[in-house]
This record gives sequence, C-alpha cells and structure tokens, in this order.
Amino acid sequence: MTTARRDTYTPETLLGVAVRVFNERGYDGTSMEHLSKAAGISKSSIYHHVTGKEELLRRAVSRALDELFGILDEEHARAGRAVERLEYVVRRMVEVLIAELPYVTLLLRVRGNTGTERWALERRREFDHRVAELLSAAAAEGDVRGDVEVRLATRLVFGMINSIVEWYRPDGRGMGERDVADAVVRLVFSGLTRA
Amino acid sequence: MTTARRDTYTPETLLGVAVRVFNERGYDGTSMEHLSKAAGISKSSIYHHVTGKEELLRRAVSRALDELFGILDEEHARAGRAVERLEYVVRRMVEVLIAELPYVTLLLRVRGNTGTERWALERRREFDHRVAELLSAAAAEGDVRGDVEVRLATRLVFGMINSIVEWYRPDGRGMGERDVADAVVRLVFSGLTRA
DNA sequence: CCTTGTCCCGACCGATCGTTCGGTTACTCT
DNA sequence: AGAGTAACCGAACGATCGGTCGGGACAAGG
Repeated sequence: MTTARRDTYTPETLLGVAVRVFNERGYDGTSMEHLSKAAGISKSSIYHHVTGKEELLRRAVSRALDELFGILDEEHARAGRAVERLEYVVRRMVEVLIAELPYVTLLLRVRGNTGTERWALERRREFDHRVAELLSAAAAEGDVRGDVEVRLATRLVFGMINSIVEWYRPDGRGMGERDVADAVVRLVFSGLTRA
Repeated sequence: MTTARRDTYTPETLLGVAVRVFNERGYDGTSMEHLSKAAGISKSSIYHHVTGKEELLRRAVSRALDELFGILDEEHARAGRAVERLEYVVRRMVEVLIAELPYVTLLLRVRGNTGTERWALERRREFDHRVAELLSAAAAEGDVRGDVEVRLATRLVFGMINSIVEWYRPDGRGMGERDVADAVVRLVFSGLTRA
C-alpha cells in the first residue's frame, strides 16, 4: 500500500469524469455505459469504486454544497454592515461557482426524482434563505432600496449569479473569475444604467 | 366531423399534460408510462395523437420560441432609443415567460441530446444574440454604462430573467406578472442600491 | 342496417437501463 | 516463490425504455 499510485481510478478521480458527463448529457440522460466509455474502463469496474450512479451524484452535490455553505462561515460574511456582508457573499458565490464549476452546475440542475436530489434541493433552499436574511438586514439598515420585495430580489439575484454555470467556460485567457465577480457585483448593486 | 368535441384528447391538450410532467421529472426522466398515467389513457393511445415523445418536446419548445421571437417584431422593440427598446424587450420577456411558463421552462432546460434539442439551443442562441445587439446599441448611444462588457451583461441579464421559471408559480393573488416585470426592470437598470 | 373513421386498449417488440456475479490479471508484501 | 488483494473484465440479471400491432367500442353518415 504505497502512497504513490497512478493511472488507476479512485472514487475522486472517477467522480471528475462522471460529473463532466452528467453535465454534458444530464444526469438522467447519462447511462453507466456512457460513464464507462468516458472513463475508459468497463461498466462493471465502476462498481469497484462506487456503489452506483446515485453515489456519484451525492458526492458531487455534497462537494458543491459544502463550498457554498462555507462562504457563510467566513469572517467577512459574519461581521460588518449587512450590505457589505451581502456584497462579500455575492462576490464569493461567483468565485465558488467558477472554482467548482462542474459540481455547482450539477447541483443547480437536480430535479428531485430521487432521494438524493430532494435532499440537495432542500439544502439549496436553506442556503437561499440564509442569503435572503442578509438582504433583509441590509434593507432594515437602510442600505438597499425598499421598493423591491426582499424575497423577489433574492431570487432574481440568485438567478443572475447561478446563470454563470450556463455560459462560463474557463478557456485560457478569456475573462477571469475576478472580472465576472466585479461585473456581477456592479450589476446587482448599481444596475445597467450609466453611473 | 362536428366541431364540438370534448373529453377526448387533441395533440394540443395532450401537450399540456406532457409539458407539465416533463417539467416535474425532466424530459429524460419522463417515460411514456409516466405520461400515460398523467393523461389517464394507455401508453399506446398517446401514439394516436402524436408520433412520439420527441414530437411533444418539439411542439413545446416551438411554441415558446415563437412567443419569444414575436417580441422582437413588436413596434416598441423596433423604434425609439435603443435603451428604451431594451427596457421594452426585457419587460415583455418577463410577461411571455410567465404567460407561457411551462413551455418556456422546458425550452430553458433542454440539454442537446437529440436533434430537436440541438435545434432549440441554436434558436435560443440566436435570440440571445438579437438582444445583445440591442444592449450594444444602447451602449453606443451612451445610455448604459460602458464598464461592463456587453456580452457579459447580456448573459447576466438573461440569467436573471430566465430564472423566473425556477420559482414563479401563478398561485392566486400572490404577485402578478406586472409586479415581477417591474422588479426585474428596476434591478436590471438601477440595481439594488437605494435610489 | 351497415360502413367508416376516431379514439382507445392490452399484449408485445427489441433495445437499453442500473446492477450483480464469477473470474482474471497484475502488483505488493512476506 | 507464494499469498493476498486492488483493479478490472465479460456475461448476464430483471426491469424498464420508446414504440408497434391488431383489434374493440362507439358515434356519425349513408
């Protein structure tokens, strides 16, 4: 049992392949046969590393959820004026979305057909709720406009941020995560209109 | 062949049922058996009305695309300052999304596994491009900020608008499409920050 | 009455689904 | 050299997939 090992799969490296295929074809649209072709091993070999298709999904969405909830525990998300904490969380969400792009992409597309998917949807709702509370606090402190309902605004802002997974591709020397985060923060807080 | 007919399916009424199930379970996650249960007729009877599963998808996304492209032909989308045409298109997109909610929802979720899905993706890209041109024109006329790239801003605005299908439910006397459209226009052009 | 066509059904098709199983290869450790 | 085991494979499982087929119920039109 040496530490150095290669050109063989671990659950983690197999997960990388699976998540990529899941995102290309959709979870339901991906068969174990598709996964085996993409991984270059036989269908039955996959079961040597993981218990089945659903474990791959669970591992992937867990990783994404852990990263997102981690944001809320960071210092800048817990101290200061609510509007500043909100801006920090928005910026960090963009960064996490891009850093963990395939995993978050998968998370944002689950429909709720299996137990794992329903659990993921529930945790997502919990995260949304935590951010909505931030926005609500910022409104109470008078730092954001009061003529748009908090719940509605939260959903629209989440919609903007989450849409990143639909088009961002990390091709060399396009825009970096910093550029995207800046643009999102600017649009969310100041809008399109000329400053 | 009288005109008055009822309590029997037409391709259109069957489509309504199918689109609802597609949105609940995902297109790939929906079997013809699921559809037959939801429609209350046998699986084989479905083939009396439509040629198969994919025709249902094609009819649904076509309807959504026709409504969206229709916006661009309306008078207010073709005359006036670009920024005003853009605001009109944004508002009308929200209205169409809500009026044709299940059909647009399905359109926004296609992945590209079949020919029909790839065609839908292509037409969506074409629509996005048309709106991006509007935003570009508004920037050239000096009415929107120049420090956010047009292509990036378009995608983010689309992300915000399209996210409506993920949470809007037409339950009686919640917020109407007018409220949502107002909020979207306000956020897109002026942002969250207190006016 | 009988024909015609609409609407629907149960039974069934070959293909593919996620998963299991028995066995083989190849490397590590003693 | 021999034992143990991690990584892998082909073949096959029952279930379900999208779709086909021949025929029955029923109303309209002659």
